[in-house]
Amino acid sequence: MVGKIRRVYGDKVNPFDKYEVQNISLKGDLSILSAIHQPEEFPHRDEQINIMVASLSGIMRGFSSNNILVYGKTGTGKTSITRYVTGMLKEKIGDRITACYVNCQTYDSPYSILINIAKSFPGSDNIPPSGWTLDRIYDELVNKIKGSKKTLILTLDEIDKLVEKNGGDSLYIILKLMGEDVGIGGTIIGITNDSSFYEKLDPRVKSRMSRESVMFTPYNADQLKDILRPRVEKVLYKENYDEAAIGLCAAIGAREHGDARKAIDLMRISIEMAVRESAIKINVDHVYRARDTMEIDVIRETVKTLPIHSKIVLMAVIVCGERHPNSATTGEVSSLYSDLCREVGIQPLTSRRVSDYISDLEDFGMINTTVKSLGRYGRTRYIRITGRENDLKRFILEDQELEPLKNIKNTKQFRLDENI
DNA sequence: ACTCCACAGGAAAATTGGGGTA
DNA sequence: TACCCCAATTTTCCTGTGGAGT
Repeated sequence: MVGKIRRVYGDKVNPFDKYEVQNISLKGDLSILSAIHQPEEFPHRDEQINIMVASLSGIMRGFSSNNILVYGKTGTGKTSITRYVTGMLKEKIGDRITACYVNCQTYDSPYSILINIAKSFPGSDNIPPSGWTLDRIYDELVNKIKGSKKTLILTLDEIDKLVEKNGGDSLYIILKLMGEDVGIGGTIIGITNDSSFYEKLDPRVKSRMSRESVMFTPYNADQLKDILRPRVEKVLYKENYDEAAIGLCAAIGAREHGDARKAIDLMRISIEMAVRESAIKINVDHVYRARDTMEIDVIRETVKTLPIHSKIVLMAVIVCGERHPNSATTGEVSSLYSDLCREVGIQPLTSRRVSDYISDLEDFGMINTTVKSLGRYGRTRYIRITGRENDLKRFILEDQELEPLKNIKNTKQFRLDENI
């Protein structure tokens, strides 16, 4: 039992005591256990670091380097280690290189990527976020890179997103920029979790993409423990946590394709939870409960960031499911969607678009669909919610614009009902 | 064997909206 | 102000399709 001090004034307990004495006291900043934290050490990643360093080392001697493709699932340290390696190179020869990082999930058009690269160079405030022609930005950027006389090291995180969209044009333009047009020759570090990324490339892109591959294999539970332990030791005193809690975080992370981020987040949330509850020690129970809140938070965040039409489509799927289990088809969802739109005063989109939104929701893992042929009665998708209907509904209704849908079940007759 | 439903999903056209230039 | 360029989104148009009904 850790120093639980109780000050007694006469025979009374002061109600403020529990805020004065915290049962778990933090030794270090909790942000050490967050995704943003950049550690100094990377256990079990020496091999990957060595390959990347060796590949980039040519730049130190004035040669151009091969491009690097970094493969690995989420939470295997791809981004952190790439940042670390480029950071170290910058420390060494910062006067000769410009390092630029672009996340292609956020910036996936040729235009927005070029602008982001340009921003790494001084005097780029005059470039507007849109409006210029692609050629103009391109030329401006070529001038900037040439003018700087530095080698550009461009990290493209989630580079696979560039192939899915615009048919790979973005990547082609960037390769062209990095290759012949700049003269000095830059290096691209592409990060992806899609192991077949290179195979999917357009031949004209492939031929330009000389590369070195670095694989980030998933961490196993023991390795995750090695990653977690030093961080936990920086944040907590030994007497404030069960070793088993670390083990469980590591085990859960390992089960999720060796995801260190998950393990670390889990530990942080467990600590936050324990502190809030004025617990004495972090134990496995905190971890289990932290896992549940995490899962629900992910869902909430996903729903929150959905476009409004997508939310309405999702709502239509849920309501269809409630009324007729197993029978929600594209047509039913689509017509209920239109009704719901009218209810909230939004112009509905065409059913073609709704169909795409349904596919998107399936990609997010919120719904399942199976294409079924009903012979004479056509061909359609059966749509089912993957679970947690009530949570989803609650999160959708958090959108103020959709408030009129709160009582949808008992206020209005929808076309769907009339058909039955 | 043939028809035909109710869509799936690709391709292209149209619209929208940010920003520029004269 | 009118008009142009560009990217993203949405609509329009289209072809394809598995299998119950005939």
